[in-house]
Amino acid sequence: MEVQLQIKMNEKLFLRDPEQTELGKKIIRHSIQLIYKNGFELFTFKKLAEDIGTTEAGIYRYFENKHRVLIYITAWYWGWLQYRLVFNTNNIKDPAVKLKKVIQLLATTVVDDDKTIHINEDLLHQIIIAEGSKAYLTKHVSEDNKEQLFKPYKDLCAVIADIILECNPKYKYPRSLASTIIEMAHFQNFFMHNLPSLTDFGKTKDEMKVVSFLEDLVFSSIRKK
Amino acid sequence: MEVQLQIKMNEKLFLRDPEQTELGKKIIRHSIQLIYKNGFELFTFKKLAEDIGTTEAGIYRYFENKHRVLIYITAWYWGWLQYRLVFNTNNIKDPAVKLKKVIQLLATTVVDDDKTIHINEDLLHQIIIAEGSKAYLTKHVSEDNKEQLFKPYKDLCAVIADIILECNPKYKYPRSLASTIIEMAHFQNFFMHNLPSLTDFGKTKDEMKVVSFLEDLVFSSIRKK
DNA sequence: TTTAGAATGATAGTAATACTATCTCATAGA
DNA sequence: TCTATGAGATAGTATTACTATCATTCTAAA
Repeated sequence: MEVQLQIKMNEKLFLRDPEQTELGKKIIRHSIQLIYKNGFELFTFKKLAEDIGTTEAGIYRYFENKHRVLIYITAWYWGWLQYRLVFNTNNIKDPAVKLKKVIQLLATTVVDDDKTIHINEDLLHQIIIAEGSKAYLTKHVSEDNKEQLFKPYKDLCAVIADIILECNPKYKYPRSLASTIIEMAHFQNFFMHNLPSLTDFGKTKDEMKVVSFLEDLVFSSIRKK
Repeated sequence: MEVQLQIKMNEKLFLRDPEQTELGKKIIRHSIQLIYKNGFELFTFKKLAEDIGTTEAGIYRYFENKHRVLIYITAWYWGWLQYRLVFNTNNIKDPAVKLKKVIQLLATTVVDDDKTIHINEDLLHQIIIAEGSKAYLTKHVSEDNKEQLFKPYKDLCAVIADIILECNPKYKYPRSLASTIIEMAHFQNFFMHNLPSLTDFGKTKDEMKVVSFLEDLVFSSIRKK
């Protein structure tokens, strides 16, 4: 049986739903490839249109601007990650084991998921590491936030915070620790590869060490004192 | 006696040293104001020139592009922070007290320093919070890094890592913990004000709570086990 | 079978951005 | 007095970030 995974996206993210048409799916697929290749700053709708074989105007029918595309694909990623997280921790009783699974899912390389043909999760993971925070580091975060554009990120954070509280109901900073885990899973990876002296993993560039660091950090903090 | 503070900057950051001329100092002062006001994306040399009362071409004599300006002011900030850190922990013997001072300096509001007339440290601090990571989150990090553009950040990280090791010489991740403290001091502040549900401080918006969170995180981790 | 409407393609145009080039002028130091 | 340096003024280009319009194709309902 063939299972197809669909992540339900906030309709305010787009002008026309890219999941509903061939062109729309191409826009997502090629956006991921182009942002991965050139970085978000050099990513333009002109280049994207040429890449796909359509016109700039065609892209603008789906997305207001390139920043919305970035929010779209990051939101998709957080939604997908939460699905994987719930799926993978489904029958785990021990919250500490769950939390370790969370850290591992966040901090290690993603394998392309066949259930989503038009999205390459591996490239997407790399984009989240290098460009993810640009989705919200803008002057218009608050307005974007009012439109619920960051809901998938916040939901994921809430899920992780709940697991933290399961481990220790008295821990005082579950949400901040959750957002710290998420951000550091990506930043330590970025630093390790690009600014290695900001980490202790520069020599080996081994993502399992990021996992170890995060586990040490998290479990030291939430251990009952 | 009047003391003037000068931070020595990497010469590769600029085409002409902005500290050496009146126009140069104006470029720095007004860049900080404009980036603070409009955000880095909407900051252009045209607007900057109009603000100062000079021409675009005049700005280009000092900086290759606006991204270099961002790296310049962030580098300046890290240099200044390290000076403050060393100054403020100068005669503290206990490394744990030192580390608390570090966290406080990183995570609390900056008061404008009279020793640097042309730089408003308070605005600069806000810029670091919202735009700081854009300095290195680019496709050309590695080349920029080879030119040592991020040295002040890395030096600061090394200083903090050393204090961590003073607290516990056996702690395995001093550099990663140091970069985590630096990044989270800023991200938790940003989240608290803009995406409050990612933190536990959304209600009060009290920076002292960020300090408490970071202290708890750090001292749990490095405590000898 | 016709037909409306939705999606796409093709083309054009504009304002702003991110630069580069050149020429002049003031002035400060040798 | 000469000369280098900093700065002002002006012009110009390629690219970016859009908006508008009109023609075409394809499909799903009447």
